[in-house]
Amino acid sequence: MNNKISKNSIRRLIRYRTVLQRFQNMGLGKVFSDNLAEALDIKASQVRKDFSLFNLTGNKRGGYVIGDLLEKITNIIGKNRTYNTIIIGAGNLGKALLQYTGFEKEDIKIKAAFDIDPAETHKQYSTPVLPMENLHSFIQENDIEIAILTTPALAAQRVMDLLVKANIKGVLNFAPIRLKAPKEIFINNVNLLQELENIIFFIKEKKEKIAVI
Amino acid sequence: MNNKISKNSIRRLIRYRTVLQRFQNMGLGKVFSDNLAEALDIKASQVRKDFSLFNLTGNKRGGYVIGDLLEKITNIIGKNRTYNTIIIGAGNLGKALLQYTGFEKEDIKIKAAFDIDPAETHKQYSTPVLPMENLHSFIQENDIEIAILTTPALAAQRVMDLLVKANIKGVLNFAPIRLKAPKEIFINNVNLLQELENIIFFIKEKKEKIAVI
DNA sequence: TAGATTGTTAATCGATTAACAATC
DNA sequence: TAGATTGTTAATCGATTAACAATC
Repeated sequence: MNNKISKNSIRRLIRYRTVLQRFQNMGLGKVFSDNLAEALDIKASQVRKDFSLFNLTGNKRGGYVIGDLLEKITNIIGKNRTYNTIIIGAGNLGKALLQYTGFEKEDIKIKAAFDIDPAETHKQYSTPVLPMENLHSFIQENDIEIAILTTPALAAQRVMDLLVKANIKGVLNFAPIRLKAPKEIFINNVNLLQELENIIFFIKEKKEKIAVI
Repeated sequence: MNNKISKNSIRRLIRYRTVLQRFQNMGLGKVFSDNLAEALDIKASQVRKDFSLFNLTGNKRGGYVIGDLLEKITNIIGKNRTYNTIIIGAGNLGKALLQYTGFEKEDIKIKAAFDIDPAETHKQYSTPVLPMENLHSFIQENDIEIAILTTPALAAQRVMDLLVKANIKGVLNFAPIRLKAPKEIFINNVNLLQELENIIFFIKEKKEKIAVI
């Protein structure tokens, strides 16, 4: 991997895998860059460019062997082992993610949730909801690498600081705030309100265009 | 607006507004492109470039008046009226969003949720959970412009087809599948598993680098 | 062999950044 | 006035796409 790899090519790599798995389930054995391009709505040359970036090779004229591709991509993205995660903030979103089953089969294990509210920590779920005091030791003792942050914005930075101290490696942040952290820690932000506002802009835009024409 | 506006500048515009609101709450009246740049972790020239794209003007030497800026941005993004939305799929995520209070104050109203499961539709929430049969008429009668899709992947395209027939304008899609729809309908995809996998790639990457050094 | 597809290099496109004249 | 900041143009950077030689 001598070339610079952009965030976008990683995102696409993850999507290639999803599509390839679907193809494999459909009983296919091979694909051409064409097929993948169509599935992701991009150009075939983009697919080949990405593949060459990651040293994913095929056969001239014969396309790519799906099984091989999947194995290599999984090696690159890193899903041949389990990743332990925790959720911080057992509000609506936190609890929803706690019950979400889509992560399990991908070897992402949610080991616990944390909340300041004792009312939450006293209830019994299949995954424990623990008080914040236990956060540091739990991360240490259970090999937690990733934290999912679903606290209110106001609490988020404070929690982030605790996570930094506990040597977390990555954070999926749902709190609508930019977190400050050392750059070794990878932070991925998801802002649902912003995504909705994005839609609003585009459906509003349309209206204006119609008005103008 | 003669220049082409990219999706990224819209995203930034939304973030400018969030930051400006915070500044305003702190009692500030003016900002410089510098301040905004720092808050968003971008360059000041990027801020000024974006502003010029949207005809947001300031005063040479005096910076920008926060109040004016907020008013203009809100006009552009379109949040001086209510946007009616529905949630389709009353699973964990759907129910979490139903109870999420962050949208209300931004004039995004969730009018109902829909589910095929009668068990769900019989329960009583503050927002009604209705059977899928009512979808079409509900959209028509309640001026629904945006749908939030939280069904399993398998059902998502079928639901999308119903939404297209009912003339929905925008969709926030949580189902891990690319939806097919006429291009007038704006679709915004959120894939939580993909966001987690993204983190995994980067924390794994790091490990390898350390091994190499 | 002829035709099709990869892998890579070069061209294009778009987005970010720097630079600076205008001006408050 | 001198200094600071905007608004815009030009330069740079990076990502996508086209083109095509290699080859199965």
